[in-house]
Amino acid sequence: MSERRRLDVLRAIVEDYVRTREPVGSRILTERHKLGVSPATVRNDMAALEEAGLIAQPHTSAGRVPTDKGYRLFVDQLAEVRPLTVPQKRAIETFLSEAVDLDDVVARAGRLIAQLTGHVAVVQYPSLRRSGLRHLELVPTGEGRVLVVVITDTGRVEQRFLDVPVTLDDWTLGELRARFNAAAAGRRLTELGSAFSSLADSMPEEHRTLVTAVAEVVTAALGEESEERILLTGQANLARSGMGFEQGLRPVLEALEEQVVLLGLLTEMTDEAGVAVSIGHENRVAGLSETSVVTAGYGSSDGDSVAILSSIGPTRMDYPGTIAAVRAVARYLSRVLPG
Amino acid sequence: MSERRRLDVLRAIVEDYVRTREPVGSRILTERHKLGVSPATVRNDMAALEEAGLIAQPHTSAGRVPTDKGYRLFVDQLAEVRPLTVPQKRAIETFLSEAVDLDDVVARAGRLIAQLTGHVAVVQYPSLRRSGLRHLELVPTGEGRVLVVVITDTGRVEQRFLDVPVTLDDWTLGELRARFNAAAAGRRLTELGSAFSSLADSMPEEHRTLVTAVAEVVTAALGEESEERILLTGQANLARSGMGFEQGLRPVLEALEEQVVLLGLLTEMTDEAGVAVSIGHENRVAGLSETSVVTAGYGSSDGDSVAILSSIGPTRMDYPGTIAAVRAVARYLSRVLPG
DNA sequence: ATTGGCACTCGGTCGGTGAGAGTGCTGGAG
DNA sequence: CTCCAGCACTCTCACCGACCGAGTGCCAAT
Repeated sequence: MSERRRLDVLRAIVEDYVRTREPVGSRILTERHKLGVSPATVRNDMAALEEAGLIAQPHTSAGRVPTDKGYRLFVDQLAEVRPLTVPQKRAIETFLSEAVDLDDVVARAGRLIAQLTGHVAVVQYPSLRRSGLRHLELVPTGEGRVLVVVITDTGRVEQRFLDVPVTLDDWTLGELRARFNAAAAGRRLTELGSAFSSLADSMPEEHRTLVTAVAEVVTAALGEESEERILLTGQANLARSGMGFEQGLRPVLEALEEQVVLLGLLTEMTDEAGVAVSIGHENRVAGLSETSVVTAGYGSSDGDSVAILSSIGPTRMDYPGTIAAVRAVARYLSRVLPG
Repeated sequence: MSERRRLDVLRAIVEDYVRTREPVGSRILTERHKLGVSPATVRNDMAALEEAGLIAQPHTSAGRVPTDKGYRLFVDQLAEVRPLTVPQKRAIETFLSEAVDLDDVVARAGRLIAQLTGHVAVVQYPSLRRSGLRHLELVPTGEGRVLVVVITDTGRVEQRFLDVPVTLDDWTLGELRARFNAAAAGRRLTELGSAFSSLADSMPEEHRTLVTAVAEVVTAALGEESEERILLTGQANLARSGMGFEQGLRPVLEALEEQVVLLGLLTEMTDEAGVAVSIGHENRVAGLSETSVVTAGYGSSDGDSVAILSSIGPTRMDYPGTIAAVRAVARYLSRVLPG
């Protein structure tokens, strides 16, 4: 009983099941895949695969279906990378480069993933924590209020209102703005706290409180969990391919709306620079136990990613295709991102 | 045959059907609603209502179900306003006031609508066209590029990159910034074009092209359809109450993802200051023929709205409750919005 | 090790039946 | 003229039993 062929059988089962959405039996298997052996032989292999927990049969007299473990083996060892076609790559490139600002980039990336993979797309906005500061702006709004605008080098813009005790004239504000930007130039946002506190020390008494207040606002904005924003697209795809969910769409849709949990999952599973796949019950989130998540980091071209993008679909998905699409979009996204 | 009672019967049918999700027959009707007449009499009324196209029966031997037309009559004449409870109002108020910026306000409003109504929430970001300018910012990014940041009085921030032929020093940039803001102060964004072109005339030759370029960027940003952004939340609610869709969730989810079409529908149906309801086939969008849309404008407290918020659920929805929730959120939203 | 043959299991489908719900109609009472 | 009780009729749904086919596991033969 050759070990080699057993894996071929597993691959054939996965590919067939992904395509037809129906449990696959020994006869069909030998007909559609040139295995060179008879159904009976395949049955022996299938029994072994089932023994190993890689496939299962829904009913006594139905064909076999891959288990999560089976998909895992398939993804890790059996799947052949299937690069995108040239036109596809070009389409991604042009579509992304037409974006007018960061929101647009993220939205377009989501659309691309949703369309290419046929699943739900999740795109995290570039994380504030891992971004650098491009510019800090103070805008007077009268009534002793100042609008603090933070622009990151990934193009993200955050704004906060700030109540200041004194009314500031334009000149002073301009001066402060210049100092802030000088102090912060090129630093990571997380380093800003210390930079600003040393700045405060060098300021005249009257403005010290303002500087401290601004520093607090900025660091507070960073500290908030809520600042990690994500975009969801393509839920309609779930309904399309989704009649296959045993539990129905509800738990999936509900899980997707738990943004904090979802983001936690994505962050946890995304490792260094590659594409990560989490299959079925490997996802700790309850509602996603019938789905697989494919993620990749994106961001600066020098390796360390500033955010995550991913595709979420039924465990019965086209893994090679999905992985290729996610990787491609992540790659071009990193290239297009300002900074 | 009293006209009055016939409407009572319609109301009873609507209320019962909304609650139980099951076609309602004459017997049940007399048991649950004190109509003071016998089932036989109700049957006569029902026959008349069916003749008038207000109700229909799915099968020969099933109870009656309201038609779109029936819901319409119910909403227009029969529904009693049911104001929110005080705790609910207070919850809305505090939840909205905790928002840190515009994105957050919109996100929270969406959550509120989704949770209060149990349907899908759609919130349009304050429209650029109808907003005023609070501040225009020019940020140098080196390499002969300038980042143009537009901050509206509704708190929305838009940004565009602009290639400029000359490299600008900080002082010149500050000067330009001051002039722009002086020229634009307090105007509607749509009036900016003329304001800037007259500004360009008064500028020295060397900066005239830059001014024109900035003006173009700003007006271009306004002209884009894509700039009308919307937020969708609560799709999971569709799955919850959504087993009642004859055609399944797919067409609904797909329609919701056609943002341009969806926004067109909302804009079209929203009239002056009140709450508007569009029922079933009244929606021109194909996928929404089994849903009802409840919208309200929100924005400046002086009546003219700057954006739309709405709740989309099955035609079999609790109209009074949904309308009350949408109106309440729109009202508080208008109050909370900066400006 | 592979294969053909065979008995066995079990899910899905089809046709028929009975119960129940709801209706429309008719004729009579207030 | 309005209302109502009774009745015959229709149609859906749930249930039942039988059948068919797909697929399996095992065994003996090559």
